[in-house]
Amino acid sequence: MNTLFGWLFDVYPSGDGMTVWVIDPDGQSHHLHDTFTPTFYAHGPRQELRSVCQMLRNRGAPVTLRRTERIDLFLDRHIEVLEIGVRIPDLLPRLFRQVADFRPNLTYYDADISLPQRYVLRRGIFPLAYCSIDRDGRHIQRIEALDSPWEIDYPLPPLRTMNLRLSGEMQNPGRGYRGDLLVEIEGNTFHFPRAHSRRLVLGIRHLLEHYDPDVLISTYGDNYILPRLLELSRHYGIPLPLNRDRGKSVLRKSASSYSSYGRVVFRNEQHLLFGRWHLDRQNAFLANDYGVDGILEIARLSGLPPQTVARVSTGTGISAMQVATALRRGVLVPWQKRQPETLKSGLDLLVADKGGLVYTPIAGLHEHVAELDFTAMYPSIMVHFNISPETVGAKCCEGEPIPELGTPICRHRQGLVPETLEPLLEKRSRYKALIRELPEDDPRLEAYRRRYSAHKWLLVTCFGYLGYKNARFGRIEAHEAVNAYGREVLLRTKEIVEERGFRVLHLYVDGLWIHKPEASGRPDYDSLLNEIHAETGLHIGLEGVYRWLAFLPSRTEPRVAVANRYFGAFEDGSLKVRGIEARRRDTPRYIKETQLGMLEILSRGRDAAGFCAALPEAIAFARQRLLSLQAGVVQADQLVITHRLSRRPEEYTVRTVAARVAHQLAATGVELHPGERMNFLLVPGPEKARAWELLEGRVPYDREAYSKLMLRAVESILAPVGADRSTIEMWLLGNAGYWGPPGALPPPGVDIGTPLLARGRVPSQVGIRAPSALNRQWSDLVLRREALLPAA
DNA sequence: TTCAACCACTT
DNA sequence: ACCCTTGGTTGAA
Repeated sequence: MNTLFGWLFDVYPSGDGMTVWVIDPDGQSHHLHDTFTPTFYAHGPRQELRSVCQMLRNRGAPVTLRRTERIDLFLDRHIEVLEIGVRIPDLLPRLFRQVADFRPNLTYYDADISLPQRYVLRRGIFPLAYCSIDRDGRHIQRIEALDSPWEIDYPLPPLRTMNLRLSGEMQNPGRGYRGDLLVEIEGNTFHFPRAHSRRLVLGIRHLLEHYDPDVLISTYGDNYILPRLLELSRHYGIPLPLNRDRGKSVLRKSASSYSSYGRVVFRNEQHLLFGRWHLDRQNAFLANDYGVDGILEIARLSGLPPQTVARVSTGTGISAMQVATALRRGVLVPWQKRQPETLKSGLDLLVADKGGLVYTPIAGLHEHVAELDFTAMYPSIMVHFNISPETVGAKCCEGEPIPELGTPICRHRQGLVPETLEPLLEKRSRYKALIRELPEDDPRLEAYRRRYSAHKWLLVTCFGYLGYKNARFGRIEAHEAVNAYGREVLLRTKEIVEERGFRVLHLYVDGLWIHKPEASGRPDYDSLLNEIHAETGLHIGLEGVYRWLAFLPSRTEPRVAVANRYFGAFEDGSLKVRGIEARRRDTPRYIKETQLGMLEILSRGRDAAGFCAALPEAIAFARQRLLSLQAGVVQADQLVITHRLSRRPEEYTVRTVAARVAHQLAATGVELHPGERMNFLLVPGPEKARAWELLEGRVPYDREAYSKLMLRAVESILAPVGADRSTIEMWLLGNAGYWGPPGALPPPGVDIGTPLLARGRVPSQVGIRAPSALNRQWSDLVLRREALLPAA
């Protein structure tokens, strides 16, 4: 027997336990095995439990049965359960299915927790933990983590990475594009022409054997490169060691579409490896945002394997962290039934729809404005007020009444959700402090930023999860409690800033925009923030002070501003832009750049007067861009529009542009799935739009349609000075007379619009269009459910 | 011309 | 494997 030190790399079931891969500090991989018997539990009448035992014994199932007691989270006490241990872990899902079908009325626990996660939790280890392992040959006698998931600056194993991609432009091979295969490893690039497919398989085999990479990072590996390699390998009868574990074949999972964050997401088919990871950049959830650093951080925190983390939403990560808390406490984890979300009745909607606090902002251009944001407001509320499915309405103690609702919250024991979130919030704030302190050239900075971003997404989803019917630890009352506290905290904060002589221009769920005239000097924001923290118990930060800031009017009701369309320039000249065309994914690049270009010019203005002074230059810039657009000389790739399909092409009832393009592609044999993105160009004539993949040669674009889009984008920027559509058309298209010759700037000092600033408060009796679902009353305080985005 | 249904998007 | 609203377009009345 000897002791091995190394990082936990991969875990999956095999035989009477788990295969465990460890990478040592020299980069050497070790293939080990650990005996492991996962368990699940059934609760109910003894008679029925006895018949389950009998059924399992009769079938000769490899199980260990015993009666025991476990804690039920919601009852807060031990209950009697039947423990079913499965000696061949891989059989657990199938055995559970048999038992649940046999006695569907029993209550089941711990039945659907992924096996790798159960194993690491049982052993007190986690993916990428640095471990000490006593082993006897391949067999693990003892494994122990020398590292903690809460470590900030942890060493990671020296991983050998092989990159796989196709030559040529980045095009989806699922749409018919085919290229040569390019493989990069340790600084060498190998080019495999697609015509020589046998040589390709032999070449890849050689590279896998020679370099023995730990990770394959691909672009379109899940839906094209790996399946194609496997197909060629079968065709030529040349085995391809994609797996490090030669006893396993590559695991294929089918493509699917699902709803997440209010929209449909398409997840392509997956190809997962054993003893090696395959990560596909094109088939990853938010990986562009937090990258491999973020994936490894979530794997360490949640116990889920990195190959899984890369492909699932962060909601799965936070859910796994809650499961981990439960297992550590010895609390039963309820089996998560997959009930379809039922349609809510009108009344239910009215009750559930009282969400975050949103103020209708004061429209127009403002100066001397500061923005204050609560950091990670909703998760902080859950921790600070102990909100969890089992603490809301608990009868174990007198409890603390929730504002507005009155329901008591248990104060004598920490809830499961707060217990899960507290260390995460703490870790995130430590990274935040480090990111601020470290010099820009510090090599650790990039990884810290990405881990910080991964935490952000974990925290964002935890609130939605509380109100999600299918969540294991979800409960609508807890969700509403968070909202109630959120509104309370924001209103209290509003009072505090108003007592200090500020005027609140806008409130939005977790942020406030406050104004104080210049005459009183620069306000002491630090002491204000401290006072708010002391009063509310939550941390609030200064997002920045604006040179100028514009809240935009509604397009349908121009007298009223809308809550989430605004832009402004901070004191350092940086811009904050929300809700306008430049932020939308379906805005063509040319129009996005026009809008941002105008804002960049305007951001040089030091205050509202500076904004107005910069307007002629911004207008001239937009005018020149519009003239190029109308002359037809803009490159088509600058005008590509992207849309995400929400349904299958044949399911569209309205012939929208996107539906037309989807039909075009479908007609050429391209299979499109809900959630997939499509690129197209607007073209003149009855065709209206053509798919990007079907454009050949120089195709003219629809100048009129694009001009309309451009004018609308310019209108958003100029609306704060009261410019209407006809004025803007005159400025941008008028060819003579207004300011002189075409393209001429207005002379300095010319009044080109009245800033709405002077008009003051918008009358609060002006109606905004009522929400379509319900005819709700509205006042200057509009109550609405909103997801929280902790400050980045 | 009006308006409801539909669709995609944002935070 | 997350909640919902707003704004714009389409096509029938």
